[in-house]
Amino acid sequence: MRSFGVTLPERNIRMVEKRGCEDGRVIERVRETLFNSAGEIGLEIERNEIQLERPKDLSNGDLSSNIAMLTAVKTRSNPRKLAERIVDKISFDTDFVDRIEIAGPGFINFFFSVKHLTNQVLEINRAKESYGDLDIGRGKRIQIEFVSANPTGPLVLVSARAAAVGNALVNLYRKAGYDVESEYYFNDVGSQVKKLGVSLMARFRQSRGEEIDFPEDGYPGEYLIDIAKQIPIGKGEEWVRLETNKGVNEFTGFALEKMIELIKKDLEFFGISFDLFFRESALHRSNGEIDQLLEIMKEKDVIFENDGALWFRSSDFGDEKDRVVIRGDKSPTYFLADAAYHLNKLRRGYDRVIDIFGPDHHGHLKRLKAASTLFGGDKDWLEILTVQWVRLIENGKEISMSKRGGEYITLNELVSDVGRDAAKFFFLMRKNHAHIDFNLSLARKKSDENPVYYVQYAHARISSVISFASENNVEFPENWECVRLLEEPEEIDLIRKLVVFPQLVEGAVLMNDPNRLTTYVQEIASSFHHFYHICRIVSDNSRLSQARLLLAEATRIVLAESLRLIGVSAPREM
RNA sequence: GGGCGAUUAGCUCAGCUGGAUAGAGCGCUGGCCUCCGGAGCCAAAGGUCGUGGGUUCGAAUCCCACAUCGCCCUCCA
Repeated sequence: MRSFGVTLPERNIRMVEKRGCEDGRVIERVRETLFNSAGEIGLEIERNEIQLERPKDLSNGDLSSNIAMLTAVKTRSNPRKLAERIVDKISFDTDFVDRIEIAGPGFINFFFSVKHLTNQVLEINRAKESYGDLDIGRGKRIQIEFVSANPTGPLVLVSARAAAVGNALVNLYRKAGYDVESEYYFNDVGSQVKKLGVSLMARFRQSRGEEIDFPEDGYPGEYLIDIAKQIPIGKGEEWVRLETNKGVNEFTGFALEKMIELIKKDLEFFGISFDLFFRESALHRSNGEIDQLLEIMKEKDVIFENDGALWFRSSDFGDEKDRVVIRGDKSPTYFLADAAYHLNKLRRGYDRVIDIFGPDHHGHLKRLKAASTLFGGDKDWLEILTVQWVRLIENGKEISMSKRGGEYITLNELVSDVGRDAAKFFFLMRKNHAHIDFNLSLARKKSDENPVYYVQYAHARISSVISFASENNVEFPENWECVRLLEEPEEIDLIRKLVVFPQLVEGAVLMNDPNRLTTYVQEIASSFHHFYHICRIVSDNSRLSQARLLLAEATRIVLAESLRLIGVSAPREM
C-alpha cells in the first residue's frame, strides 16, 4: 500500500504536493475533495492527515482513504456511518472518478473512470522517457559516493553490488529532479597501499629470477604478477637498488596507477560510470582538510592525548569507544582522513551526501556521522547506506572464497560469466542491507526461469509486435481518440499498473530502495503477457489495433525507463 | 560482551514507511499455438508470516523479550 499522509516525514509531504504528473494531480484533487467534505460535516482534520492509498487488490478501487476510521476514534462514531456522511457531501465532476464505494470497516474507495485511465496511456505516449520525471529534488545538489574500494586489488563481489545499487540510486535521484554527482574515493595513502608496493617489489624480484619469500601479509593475487611484468626492467632494477623505503615508494606509485586503471576498467566493463574519482592523498597536503579538521576538533575540545596518540572523544557521540585520529608515529588514521574527506564534500556545497558502505565498514558509521556534525553538517546532511555480503551459490552449493589464497571471485569474472544485465538485476533483487545468495546457475540461464530474461523478453516482444503492426499498415494514430476503445479487463489492469510508475520512482528515492524496480518490472511484464495473450493487438479492427498499439508502446516506455534506471538494457530483439 | 541484519509456501524471495481474503517466480500436477515472438499464457495444490507479550479501530509491518542463523567490533583501510 502506498500512503500519503499523517505519518510521512516533512520532506515527503512536500514531495507529494509538488508531484508534477497528472496522476499526482488527481490524488491532490481527491484529497482536496475529502478535506472539504470532512469540513462540511464538522470533522476537524488536517489536509495532510488524509491518507490516500492504492489498494493492493484493484477490486478495492484505485484510491482508498481511511479517513473515516481515523476520525471515528476521535468522534466516537461508527466509521461506516461516518464514511457515508462524508461521501454524501462529495460532489465533484466525475470526469476521472467513476464511482465511490464504502467498503470493509469504513474505507472510502474511489474508482477511476475508464476515460481517465485511457488518458494516461496518451500521457505516457506523449511524455515518453520523461514519464515519471519528478521535481521533488528541485535541483538540490546531492552527492552519492559508492564502491570506493581500496586500490589494492581488482573489484570483488561486494563492490559489484555497491556499484549496481549506487548506479541505480544516481539514476533515480536524477529522475526525481536532483542535481546528482557520483564519486569514487580512492584510499591511495596508508599502510595497505604500502603493502601493495612491498608485494609488487617482491613479485618484480621474483620475475627477475631471485628466490625470495613473498611477504606474509602481502597481496598474493596474480594480478600483481601481471603488473610486475609491465615494469620497465631498467626502472625496476634501479628501484630495487634504492634505499628500501624509497624503493618501495616507487613500486607503490607504479602499482597504484595500474590498480586504479584496472578498477576503472572493471567498472566500465560493468557499465558503471562516475563523475569524479577523488584521491585521499589530496587531503594530506599541508594545511589540507586533514589539518583543518584537526584544528576544528581542537577548538571544539573533542580531542585528547594518550599513549603518544591523539584521540577523538567519539564515545560522546554514541560510538562505543574513543578513536585514535593521529597515531603515535604522527600519521593520521583512516578515520581522520575519511572525516576530512567529508569536510571537503561539505565545502563543495552539496545539500546532501549519501555514502554507500560495504559491510566491513559499518563500525565506522557512527563516528563518521558524529564528525560530520562537528564541522557543521546538518543532522541529515550525511546519509550512510550499507550493502551486505554476497554469497555465490552454484548448483545449490556455496562457492567458498578463501581470503588467504587470494581466491576472490572478482567483478570481472562474475560479469564475464552471467553478463552485466543479469548481474545488476540480481544485485538489485534484494534490499541493500540484506545478505544476498547470488544464484549463479540461475543468473546464467537464458530461459524463462531467469527474471531478467523474462522482463527483457517482454520488451523485445513489444518491439517486435510494433514492427509487425507497421508491416501490416497499422501505424500510430494521428487522432488519439481511439484509446477510448480500451476497455477489456486485461487492458485496464495493465494501465492501472503503468500509472503507478511515478509513485514507484518516488518511493524508491525516498527509501533509497532501487529493488522496488526489479519487482515492478516483473509485474509489468506479467500484465503485458497476460494482455497480449487475451487481446490481439493487430487485427482487422484498425482503430482498436491503433489503440492497443498505443497501450503496447506505453508499456514498452515504462519498461525501458524502469530498466534504464537500474542500469539494465532493454533489447529490441533477443 | 556490544552492534548491525535476517527469519513469510517444498526452494528463492516480494510485500512500497500499520489497512481489507498475505503475493510472485521456480518446482510439482493438468491444460493452451491454422492467428502479432511458446524465452509466453491459464488452472490447481501449497502458509500457526521464528516464538511470546505489548501498542492500535486494525500488525507480516511499530515496540519489548526470547530463539536460531549471518556478519562486524585493529594506533588496518
